[in-house]
Amino acid sequence: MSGTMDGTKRQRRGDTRQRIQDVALELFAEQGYEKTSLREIAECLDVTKAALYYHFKTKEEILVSIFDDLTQPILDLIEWGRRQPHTLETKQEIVRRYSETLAGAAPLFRFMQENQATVRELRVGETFKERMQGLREIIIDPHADLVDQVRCVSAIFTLHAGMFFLQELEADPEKKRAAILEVATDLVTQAHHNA
Amino acid sequence: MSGTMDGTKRQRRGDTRQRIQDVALELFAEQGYEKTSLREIAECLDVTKAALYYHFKTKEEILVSIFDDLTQPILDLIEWGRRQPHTLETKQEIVRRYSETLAGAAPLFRFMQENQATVRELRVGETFKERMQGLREIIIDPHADLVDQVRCVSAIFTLHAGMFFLQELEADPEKKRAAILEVATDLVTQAHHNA
Amino acid sequence: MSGTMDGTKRQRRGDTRQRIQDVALELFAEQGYEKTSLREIAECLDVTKAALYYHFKTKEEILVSIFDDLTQPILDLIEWGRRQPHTLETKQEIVRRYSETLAGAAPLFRFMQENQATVRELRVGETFKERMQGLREIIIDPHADLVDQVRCVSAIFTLHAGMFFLQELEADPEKKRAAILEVATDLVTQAHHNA
Amino acid sequence: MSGTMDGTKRQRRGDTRQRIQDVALELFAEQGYEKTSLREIAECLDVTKAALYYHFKTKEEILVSIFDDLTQPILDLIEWGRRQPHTLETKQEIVRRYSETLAGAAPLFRFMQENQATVRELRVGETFKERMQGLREIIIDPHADLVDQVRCVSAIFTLHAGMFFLQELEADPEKKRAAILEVATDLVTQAHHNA
DNA sequence: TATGAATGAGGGTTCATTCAT
DNA sequence: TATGAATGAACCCTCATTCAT
Repeated sequence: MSGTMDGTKRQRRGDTRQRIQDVALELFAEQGYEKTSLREIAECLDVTKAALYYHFKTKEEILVSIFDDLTQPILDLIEWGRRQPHTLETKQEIVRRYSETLAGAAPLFRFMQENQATVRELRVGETFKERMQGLREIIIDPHADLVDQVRCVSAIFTLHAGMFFLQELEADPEKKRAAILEVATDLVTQAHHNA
Repeated sequence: MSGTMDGTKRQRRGDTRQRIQDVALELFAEQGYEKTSLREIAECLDVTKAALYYHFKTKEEILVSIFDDLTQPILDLIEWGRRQPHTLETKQEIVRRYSETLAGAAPLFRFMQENQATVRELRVGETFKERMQGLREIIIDPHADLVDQVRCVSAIFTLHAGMFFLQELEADPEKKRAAILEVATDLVTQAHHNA
Repeated sequence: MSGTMDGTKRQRRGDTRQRIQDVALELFAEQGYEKTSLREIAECLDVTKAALYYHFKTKEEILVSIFDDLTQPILDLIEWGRRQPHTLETKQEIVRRYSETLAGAAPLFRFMQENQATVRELRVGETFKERMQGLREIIIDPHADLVDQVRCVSAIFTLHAGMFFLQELEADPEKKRAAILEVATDLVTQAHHNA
Repeated sequence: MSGTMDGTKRQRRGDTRQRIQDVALELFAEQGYEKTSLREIAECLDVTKAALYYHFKTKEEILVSIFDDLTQPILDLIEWGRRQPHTLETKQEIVRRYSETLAGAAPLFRFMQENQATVRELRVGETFKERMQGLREIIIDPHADLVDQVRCVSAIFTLHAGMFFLQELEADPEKKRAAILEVATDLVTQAHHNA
């Protein structure tokens, strides 16, 4: 994932590039993209700002690299989805897998969710939109009733929202994830049955 | 330097405060809070930055004033909801009214949605969270099954997301609004029936 | 909104000018000239900034007017001193009177002492310097030994500093004033006897 | 006016921090703290304002750093004084050494003297007050007569005032310094003998 | 006698970015 | 691989002052 040139010994003490990504994502998610300065990131890592520029061309590129690394699973999921028959089981599986992807990169998705205005003017914004469009295509039947199309989109956003908005609901996190997944699955199931 | 001599825009008299709010909301919604500078707002209004400070103490206060003005209906709705019996009809009516409120102040809610990271550190963030908590209280039955609680939150979030995220779905806006409302209503209805 | 309509507090009528001076001096002495804004003064008085400009042409003029009002006694003292014989008794009386003058306008002198850098570029700075020069002339014998000249200046400065710097010495204020006066008197006395 | 082409000032390499302090102190002393803007300091050095922020976190920190550097001798003097017996000779030596310290950092002390109102709200204000308190403790006998205590304080302030207030007295600077020192020494001597 | 509304200049501060070393 | 030093643009905000009403 990190050292792309030779796969042998590239992750010894001081894989700075990776550490930058980690800290940056943490801060981006916590405080937002704009409010997180390169100075802050550098200080967290105990390096100078200039060091960041050795590893990344711009602030935006740090974000892009994180995004690209962490959203690969979505790309895979979409590609997989496209090759499947449009059955109910497929859609349910997509929902399940997407739920897992979200859980696996929660900070990034939280970040994307909470910084939409910012991200919209960034390259990742456009890319993310495309990904979501791809997701919609494999889950929505374009000939279905409008209401059912909305159900599918709602399913996706329920998963999203579930990650962050539902933290106020106090309950066992695992049970919550299961409940969210159930509601989302329910929505695509209803949408499918009406067809 | 600007148009001080031509008498074309002479109906602005004492409405500057309102005009600041209007322009600010528009820009905040379009570009985000951080990316919108007071210089920009001032330029749009053809006044100086200092003029803004005659009407508002800080940049944040501009946002607060907009927020307070436009979210009053939510407060009213919550108060109304608290006094109603917890019937299905009540919940459906709440969803319907909330949908209307959202439509009536779409730019603000879009802004809140898209600038969560920023807004979280602002006073409006806290206030908004409280409002949402109030909404949840009148729509969620705390003794209900967890899945049904998630359904209700999903309903609210569907309304929110629907306002902005569904712009990709091409269809008549009115029909879309109706479809969204139907899905949200459906969700609270299912939640209620399981009880 | 501010309680201007109820006629209960009618003794402030036409005394606004005086009230501005009072508040201004208090704030100038407390926070310094630069740190005290006209906005602050206006707010303390519950009037608008523009009102200040009805009574005074500039911020500086507020200070000038205060200064002129309160330092008249020094002018009188100097004029009196010029007409007296240069005896020891005269000098001692000058010290005594000056001490009284200082006590009678303590906030202003504290202000002048603590804002020398600022005041130097203001009109009052020049005026004050002239006054001090006048004082020196009636208390210092230009033909005296340099050390004795220094003694006289030291006497004056002891009176000044005593007003404010000696607040750390804990003692009865009246006794402190008496002690300060005694030291100052002593200094001019020594200076005189050496002649 | 800016002289960027002539190669005269090519020895500045890594000494920027020091140069900032030098110029800042000069301007602070000349015009006062508030009236001296960072823009002005930067222009004098032919760098940008932002460059100042590379070396110092805030405007106040520039002052603090200057203060800390230049008042170290006072700290040393106090420490020395504490370890000496409270004899007349010690006190006289303290006065002598303090006089030297003042002469060695005249611009700073002039600044402190003339910007008391400003400095009072700054960190250096508090620190300076503590230093002066320390000085008082080693020169004043707390059981002495109040008048004699005042004499000692007066001695200190005579030294201070001498640096700046006595510039009007026209005489050879060296002689003036000697005269001032004599008056101050005299004061502590008198105070001591009365005990 | 005041006020409401506005201005122009300037304040300190922060930022992403650059580049020689 | 990094750092030290610096920049230019922009930021939010405050100020004394003005003037029509």
